[in-house]
Formats: sequence, C-alpha cells, structure tokens
Amino acid sequence: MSVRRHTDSVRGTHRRPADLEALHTAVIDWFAQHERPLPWRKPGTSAWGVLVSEVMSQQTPMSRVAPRWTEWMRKWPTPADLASASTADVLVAWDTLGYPRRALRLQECAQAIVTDHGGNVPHDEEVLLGLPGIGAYTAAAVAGFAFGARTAILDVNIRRVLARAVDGHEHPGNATKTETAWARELLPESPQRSVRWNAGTMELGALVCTSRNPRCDECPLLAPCAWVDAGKPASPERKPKTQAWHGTDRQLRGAIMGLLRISHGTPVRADLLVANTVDFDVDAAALLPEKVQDGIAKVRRLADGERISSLVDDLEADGLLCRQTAEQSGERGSVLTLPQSPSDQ
DNA sequence: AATGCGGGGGA
DNA sequence: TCCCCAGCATT
Repeated sequence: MSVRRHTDSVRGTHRRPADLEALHTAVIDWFAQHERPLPWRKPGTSAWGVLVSEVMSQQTPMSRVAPRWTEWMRKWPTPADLASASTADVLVAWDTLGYPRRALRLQECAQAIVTDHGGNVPHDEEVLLGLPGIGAYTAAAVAGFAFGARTAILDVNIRRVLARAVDGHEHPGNATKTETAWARELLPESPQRSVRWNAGTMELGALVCTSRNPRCDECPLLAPCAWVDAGKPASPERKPKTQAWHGTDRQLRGAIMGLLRISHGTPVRADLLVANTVDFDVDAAALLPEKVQDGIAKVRRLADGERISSLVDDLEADGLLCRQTAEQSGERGSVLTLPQSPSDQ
C-alpha cells in the first residue's frame, strides 16, 4: 500500500493519503496487538472515570497517572462524590501528578456537573468544552472515548504521528484550526473505527512514533511514512524554556503540597520536601521530623521577600492556601493557612 | 500568539 | 543537564 501519495494536496498541511482506508487498518490492527492495559480501559469504566483519566493525563505520562487514577476513583466514584470532598483531600489525592490547579479545576468540574447536568457527564462536545479544566483536547477525548463520538482528537501524539506519516514534517506550537480540520478529514467514516483510530494513533505516538528516538523498526507504517522518506527532518521550532524551578515560586508550591500531604498522614520524601522549601510560615511545619525542620530553617535563610509576596497572591488565587492579614493573625507579616486542613474541620 | 503552570524519568 | 509528557486558562 502507498499511503503516502498525497494526490490532492490542498495546501500547507492539508494532505490526504491515497489509501486512507489502509492507513486506518494498519493503525487499528497494530493497536489491537499493542494496547497497554491501562486501568480506565477496562470494560465498565464510567464516563466520569474517562474524564478523570484525561484531566490527569494533561501534560503527565500515563504510567504516572494509572495508580493515582485508581485511588481517586475508589474515593470518588461519581462527580457528586468529588463535588462534596474537601479541597485538602482533593489535593492530597492528586499527590505529585503536577500542576495541582488541575485538581482544583477537576473538582469545580464535578460541581458544575452536579449543579448543571444532574450529576451526569455531558455527551455533547461543545457542552463538555464549557466545563472547568476541559479544553479542546479533553472535550474531544471524553466525547470519543466515553461516548463513542466520531470526532477529531488532537493530542501531542496524534499530531506528531499524522504530521510525520502523512505530511512529512512536524508542526510547531499548538494545534491550529487548519490542523484540526485536516485531522477531521482523515477520520474513518464509522464512529467505532474512528474511536479505534484515535486511540491507536495516540498509542502509536506514545510507544513507537515518539518525539525522540522513534522506534521506526517497530512501526506498522514504516513503508508509507512521509517523514522517513524525507530523511526524518528535525522539528522546526523549539518550545520556549519552561520557567526555572530552583528558588522560584513553583518550588515553594511543591513544598506546600508536601506539607499538605504530611498533615494528612501521607508519607512524603524528606529530601524532596526540603529541596522544595524556600521560605514560608505555616503551622504544619511543626509536624515535620526534626531533620526536615532543620533543612527548612536552612533554606529559609535564602528567602526572597518580593518573590514570596507574589507567590502568596498566586497561591491564594489558585485556592491552594488562605492568607490572613496582619490584623487578623496578630502577627507580623502574613500567615499561610492550608485550606480545610484537619485542624480546621 | 505568548506565558505560566509540576514533577518525574529517560537520554 | 536537557527534553518531554493523552493541555488549559489567561492575556
């Protein structure tokens, strides 16, 4: 089969393989043989479970998501369960998945589902898009994987596989409308096949057609891959560097998450907590082992007042902590309080 | 269109 | 070290 021949090259990224059906079959058959046994893929998983798995997987590898998802669904099997949980419990269960604002948005999403949709995850992609923490990718993924909708799902994996195999080069930045329209044209006709196509293309991008060191020798599309034929050209752009970690606000947020877990009796790696601790004033520090407290005291001397001040605003806006004014606390400076910690309940 | 946002694991 | 990971919200 020669899938690569783009007979009707519209323009730019709009290319279409001559034998689209063969491409679909190659991906779907490969997926049937290589699908990872992820917990949310087990039969009977609810739409809510699918939604949770997708939010947890935003910018986070699935291998790290799986254990957190299982525990999360055990604690809060329905949107109503999560909606009524305490913020502290939610953040603790999120553990070290990263970007903890996602956990806050997920709880807000559950509350919106209860309030506005009778406690049931909406089927409609446009409605899903209106929920907190649900963007273009997640709305499409839930519509497709939870409800079997025929829709174009554009995550980093599908974008890369399609760009390489069909177009021959990768596209920088976020998915454009043009790219979305292109992906829609490549969808199989039947909804059932389109779901397998979406899931299979994602899996192919995650396991074989990876960003670095792709395993082309294991790829079912080796023969027709436009990217291989073009000599595997490098991705055109490099993303801007992510904000530094050491000594920044992000590091302190990590420390507060660690303290929150400790206050709930969840083990926390002491070295990680100390490394993440810049300077803060929180009662929960008394719960820390002496060795860790010493480490915190040491790092505290490196405090940057201005940076910490902006951090407090940020944390408060994210709902990660509450700030009391000097008059309220009777102390000098601000006092940071963990939201709904056990002592508050 | 550009930024900010965690944290872990692999090359 | 650097890069990447089933993105989203805000400006």
